[in-house]
Amino acid sequence: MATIGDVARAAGVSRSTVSYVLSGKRVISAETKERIEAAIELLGFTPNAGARALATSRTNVLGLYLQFQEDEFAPAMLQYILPVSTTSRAEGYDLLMVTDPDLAGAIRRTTSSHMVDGVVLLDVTYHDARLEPLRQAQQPAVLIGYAQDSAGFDSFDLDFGEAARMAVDHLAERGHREIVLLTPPDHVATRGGSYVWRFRDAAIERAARHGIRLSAHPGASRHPEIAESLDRALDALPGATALIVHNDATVAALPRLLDERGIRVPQDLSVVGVFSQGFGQAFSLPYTAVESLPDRLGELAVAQLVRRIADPSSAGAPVVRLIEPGFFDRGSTRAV
Amino acid sequence: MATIGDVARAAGVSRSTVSYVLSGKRVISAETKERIEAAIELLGFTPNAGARALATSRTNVLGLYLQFQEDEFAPAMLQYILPVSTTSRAEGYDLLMVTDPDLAGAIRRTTSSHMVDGVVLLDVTYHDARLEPLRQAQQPAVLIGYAQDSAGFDSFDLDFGEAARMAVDHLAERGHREIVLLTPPDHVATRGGSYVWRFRDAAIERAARHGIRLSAHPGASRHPEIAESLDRALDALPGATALIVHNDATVAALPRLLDERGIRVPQDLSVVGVFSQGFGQAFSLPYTAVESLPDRLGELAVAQLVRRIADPSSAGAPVVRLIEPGFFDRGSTRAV
DNA sequence: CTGAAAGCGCTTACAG
DNA sequence: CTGAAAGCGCTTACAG
Repeated sequence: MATIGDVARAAGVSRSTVSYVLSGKRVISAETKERIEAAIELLGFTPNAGARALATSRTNVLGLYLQFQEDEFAPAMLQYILPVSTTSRAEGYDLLMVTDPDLAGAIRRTTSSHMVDGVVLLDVTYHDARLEPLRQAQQPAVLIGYAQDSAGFDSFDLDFGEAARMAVDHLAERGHREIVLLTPPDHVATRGGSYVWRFRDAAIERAARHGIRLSAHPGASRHPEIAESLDRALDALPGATALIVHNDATVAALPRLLDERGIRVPQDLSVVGVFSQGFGQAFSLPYTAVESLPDRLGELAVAQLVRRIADPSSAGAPVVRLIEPGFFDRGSTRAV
Repeated sequence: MATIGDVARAAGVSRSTVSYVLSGKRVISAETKERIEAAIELLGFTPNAGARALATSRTNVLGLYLQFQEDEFAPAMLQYILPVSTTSRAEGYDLLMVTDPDLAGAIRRTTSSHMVDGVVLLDVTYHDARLEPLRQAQQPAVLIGYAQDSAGFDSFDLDFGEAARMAVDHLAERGHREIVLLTPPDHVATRGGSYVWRFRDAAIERAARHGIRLSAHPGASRHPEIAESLDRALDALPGATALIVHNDATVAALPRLLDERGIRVPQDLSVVGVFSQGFGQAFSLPYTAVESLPDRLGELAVAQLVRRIADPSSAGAPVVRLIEPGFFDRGSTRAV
């Protein structure tokens, strides 16, 4: 492998001059610059990343840390990973993806060894064990999700309260008076998936304000529990004319479950889901949905992180931003 | 951040001694070792990754390069990413995940700058443009998938020929004489997804040997084309008693598509799919399947790559290994 | 059993 | 407009 010294020798200049051509931090005469660029081309020179990192204390790598819960609906995860990766690259960063079972340890290891310039945390929980090592770290971090104590970190998440209100309002406008809500499984709430109660509580409150009867039930993430929880929920409110599903695994299986029960949408039951456009497409879901916008969250988060890395001081106080959901009417609700 | 010099000073030894305690490449007296370890603990010292990489020419990072095709069924991808990540970590490597649209360029950039010690290529095509920069690279690479000219690279893939024979044999044993095969879309074959024709050709050949009539049709990856292609395939062979589906997007939507058409499985139609256990679970697929084993492929590939990195010379000639599919009988086929 | 020193390949103040 | 030199934080032959 050619080094900067080889290039310098070939071009008849000093190593510093080559370095300045590379960085553009100095004006170099056109002629010299040309000679150097020719030498770079000829030798196929690429600066050594480790050496550069050592000299600059910057790696141009971001760390993405995520855990795959046994009980989680995996297909939903990729929608968050991709935009983070794409945006990182667009901003000039590569991405270290870490799925170590001991994520807190992995964060400690990779930040303190300066493998990464910044940290992206996915699927953040209310009391997230990963925040502690992050506070010790010198690198800035951004959270996708919502933690109780996010002090010091930029956070981005969907406004699940608003999502719930949008779903309830949509049904209220169509005259529905009894609604069943299927939430994520209880264990998701237990481990601190705040979107569970943020959505549920807002839905309950909004329904009450409309004078609507809303019955909330935890769904499941596996078969056959998914079907059982759906039955339980529907049985609990026999007069329900609408169903709000805030549960990936359930909504993915819903078309078949309803078919099997002979329930037609929207004739027998209006349905509103909570999922992204991509998710709806992958599973060919025919339901009107409040959209979760993972692309936008990933983009915003990475852009903010990069801003902090570039200028830690002037980037201002940490931002906690809840973004407004989208809405995609697929005609699965009717007026009653 | 504490450096190795800080630790050395605190422990009253030289930097080299600290380094040797870290690497274990020298016997250090118990007493000295203890003092050093205490200092490391006290100062919270972690070796700087860049400095270490510069000194050793090793980063302990593997690169995973994947492209998300517009027309691809994304949910299937994650099953390959996860085992690669998990196995890498278990082998002591972190993982750089690269999704640059210009993957060949990204490979060139990350290998020649020595950001990675080895390369994992996912979703390899028959004439894969990523192989060229890989040949220039100093780092070893492993392919998951099948390329025409994989000379010089270790490759792992499912034995799709065997997968096809297993599916056909299974149906043959049950007396089926007319079978429809739904393949991946044509454009997948066009861009070199060799599994398309490896499966199809083997299925056709095997069916012929059994004296079975097999009619192969390209499926689609999007709605509503998926439904149309299914109809076309079934119409083409009205007497068919069985359907083999080698198409992720189609098989994921199949329960509903068949329901809508009033086709009961297995009473009206026997169905055999080609998908992994995890995929079947995520989409609650009730079909007997030839299993694609992404976990095993990821593990084997990374393990082999690590072996090559550790000992480039003695690892022997490149291996091209087609692994035998699994089989999961979910009772979706019957005797006719 | 341990240390002094060279070297990995860059960047960047300092100097001219 | 360009160069000589120090320094980033490690590892490892060389020496004792």
